[in-house]
Amino acid sequence: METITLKKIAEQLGLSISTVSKALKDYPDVSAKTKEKVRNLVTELNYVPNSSAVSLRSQRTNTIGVIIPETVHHFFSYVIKGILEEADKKKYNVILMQSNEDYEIEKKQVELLLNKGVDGILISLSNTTVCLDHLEKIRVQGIPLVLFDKIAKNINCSKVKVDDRKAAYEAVSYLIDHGYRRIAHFRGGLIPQNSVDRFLGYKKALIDHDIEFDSSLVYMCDSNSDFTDGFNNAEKMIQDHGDNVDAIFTVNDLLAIGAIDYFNANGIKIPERIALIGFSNWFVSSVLTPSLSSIEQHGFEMGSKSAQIVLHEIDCKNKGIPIEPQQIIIETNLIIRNSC
Amino acid sequence: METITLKKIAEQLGLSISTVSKALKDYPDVSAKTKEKVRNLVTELNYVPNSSAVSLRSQRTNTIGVIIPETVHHFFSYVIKGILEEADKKKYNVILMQSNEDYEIEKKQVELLLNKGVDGILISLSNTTVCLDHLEKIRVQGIPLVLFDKIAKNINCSKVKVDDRKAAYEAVSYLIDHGYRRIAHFRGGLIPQNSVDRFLGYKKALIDHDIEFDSSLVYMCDSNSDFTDGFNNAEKMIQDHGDNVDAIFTVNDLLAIGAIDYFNANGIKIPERIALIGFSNWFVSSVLTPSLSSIEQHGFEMGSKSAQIVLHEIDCKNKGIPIEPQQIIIETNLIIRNSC
DNA sequence: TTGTATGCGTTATCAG
DNA sequence: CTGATAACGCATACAA
Repeated sequence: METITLKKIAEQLGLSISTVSKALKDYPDVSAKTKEKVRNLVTELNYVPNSSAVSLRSQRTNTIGVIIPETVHHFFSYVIKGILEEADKKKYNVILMQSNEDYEIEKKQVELLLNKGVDGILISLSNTTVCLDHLEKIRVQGIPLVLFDKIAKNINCSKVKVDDRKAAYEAVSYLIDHGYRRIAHFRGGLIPQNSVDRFLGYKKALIDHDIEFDSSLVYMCDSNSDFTDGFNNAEKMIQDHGDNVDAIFTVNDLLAIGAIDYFNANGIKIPERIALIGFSNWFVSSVLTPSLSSIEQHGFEMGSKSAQIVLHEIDCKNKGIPIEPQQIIIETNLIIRNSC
Repeated sequence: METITLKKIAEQLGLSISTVSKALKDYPDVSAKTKEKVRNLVTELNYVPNSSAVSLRSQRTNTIGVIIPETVHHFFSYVIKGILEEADKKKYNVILMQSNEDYEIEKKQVELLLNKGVDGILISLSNTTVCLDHLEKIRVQGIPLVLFDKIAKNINCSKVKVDDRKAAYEAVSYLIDHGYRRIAHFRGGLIPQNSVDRFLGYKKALIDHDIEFDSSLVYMCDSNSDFTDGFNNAEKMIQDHGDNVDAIFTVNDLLAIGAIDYFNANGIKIPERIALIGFSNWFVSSVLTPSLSSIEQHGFEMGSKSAQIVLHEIDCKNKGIPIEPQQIIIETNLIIRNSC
C-alpha cells in the first residue's frame, strides 16, 4: 500500500512539488489548466496531505485535548458529546483522557497533551487536585486552556460552570418553601469548588430563611462510591436524628439514589417522611420510584460552549489577538418530581 | 514562550544536533560525559520532542482512533473507559469520535482518522451502516482495524463481541423455565448484527422449548428514542394481546425501562402479570422499581480487550509480522432481579 | 506561470 | 566518539 504524496503527484504530472502544492491551495499564480490537471489526479489517486507534515510546518495539530475525571458518568458523557460535536464542526480532533479523580494522573495527562502539541486543552479537575502548577505550565506555554464544571479559582483562564451556589440555594429554598425545616445535606469533598459552593448555597438558604444551620445534619460523602455512600449515610442519618430530619439535599444524584434505596428498603416514605433533591439530573432520576427531583446541569451545552471558547482562543492566538479569559455560567433548572 | 528543540540544546552545549539526539537515545557511541551534560540540560530546560516531527520521521502517530455510535450511553462509556485505560498503559493517545448512529457521518469520521494518520482504528458500527467500503479502505491502507460490539460479518478484521445469540437464548430460556410461555420480543433494527442475533436467540429458545414462534409478539423498535419506544410498544402490546402475553425480552434495557414505566403507570404488576428481561445491564436497571433483570455485557472488558488487540496488531505491523484477525467473545452474565 | 531552495524538528546513515 | 548530511512531506519566499 503506497501512500500518495505531493511528490508522487508532481512526478506523474511532470510538475514541481511546489506547483502542485500551490495548485491545491488555489494560489492565484497557478494557471487554471494546471490546477485542473492537479485536482483531477489528486481526486483520482485519493491524495490526502500527511497531517504530521502539515503540523510540523504549521505548528498546529488541529487537535484539542480533553481531560475529565471519569468517563462513566451521565453528566460527563453529555459534556463529551457536546465537545465532540463542536470540535467536529470546526474540523478539530479530540484526544480524550480520564484522570480517574487522581491528581497525579491528571498531571501526567497534561504533560502528555503538551508533548503531543495539542492546540488547546479542556479540563474538568479531579477531586484531589489542589496544586495548580500543571495548569500554570499550560498557560506559560501559551496554550489556550478552558476549565469546565470542576474548576479552580486561582488560575487565570476561561471557565465554564454552573452557578452551584445559586442552584443549591434554589433547591434548598424550594424545600423550605414547601414546609421542610430539618434539611440534611450530603456533601462532597472539601476540595472541589463545586462541592464547596453547593454546601455554601445550602447553608445560605437556611440562614436566609431563619433556619438554624446544624452541622450535625451535614454528611461528608467523598468516598468515590457514591451510591453506597448515599445508602450508608441515609442509615446513619436516621440513627443520628430519628424523626428530627425531614429532607435531604444531596451534592449529586447518585447519593440521593443510594439514600432512596435505603428508605425504600426500610419503609421510610418519600416524600412524606423524607424529601430529597439531588444534583445533576441523571436519566435514572426520572425513572426511579419515586422519581427524584434534581438540578439539571445541561452537560451538552457545557461541553459545546467550552469547546467553542477554546477553539475561539486558538483562533485568536493564531491571529495574534490577545486572549482575554472569560467566565461562562450555564443556567441550571430545578426539576421537581415526586421526591419532594 | 520559546519552545525547546534539539537545536537549542545543541547550541547551548556547543554540540551538534545529531550528538544530542543520540545522547538522548542512549546510543552506545556517545561518551558518558556528553550524555550526562545533555540529560542535565534537557531536564533543566524541560525539553520534550516535537511529536509532529517524530511522527513525520517515524510514520507513526502513537494515536488510535475510536468511533462509537453514541457517547451518552452507559455501556459505551464503560467501553471508552476500557479503551482509554489500555491505551494509556501503552502510551497511546485516543482520538474519539461519534457517529450518532449515522452511516454518512461514520464514513466521514473514518476518512478523518485516515487523514490524521492514526496507527489503528476501533469502531462500533452505527445502526445504519450497510455498506462497508469505508472499512475496506482502512484494510487496504494496512491500518489495523478492530470492530467491537456492533460488528459486521463481511469484513476481514479482528472483532470483539458478546455472543448475542447465546445470551438472548439463555435469557429467554430462563423465562420459559420459570413458566412463562407467551414471550414477546422488543427487537432492534434489521441491520445491526447484534439486534439480529438477539432476535435469533430469542426465536431459537422458543423453538427448542416447543413453543410456537408468534411473529405478532415481535415489536420492532428502531426509532432511536428507546425509552418512548418501549413505553409505546408496551401499550400496543397490551392492546394487541391483552392477557395473552406474559413476558418480554427486550433488545436493550432502555426499552424495558420504558415498558416498565407503562406497566407501573397502568397498574400492570411486574412480574406477576408481565415479566421482563433486558440487555446490557445499565446501572439504572439495578435501582428501578422493580429492578430489572438483564444481561451484563462487560463493557470495560470489551473496550480494554479491543484496544489490546489493535495495539498488538500495530506492534505486529511495525515488526513486519503478518496480522491474523482474531475474534474474541466476551462472556455475558444473566443477572436476575425482580422483574422476572 | 513555474520551479528552486529553505526550513519545520527529528532521526539515522555514514564519514571523519 | 562526534558531526555533517539527507530524508520524512509540506508550504512559502524568492528566483527564473
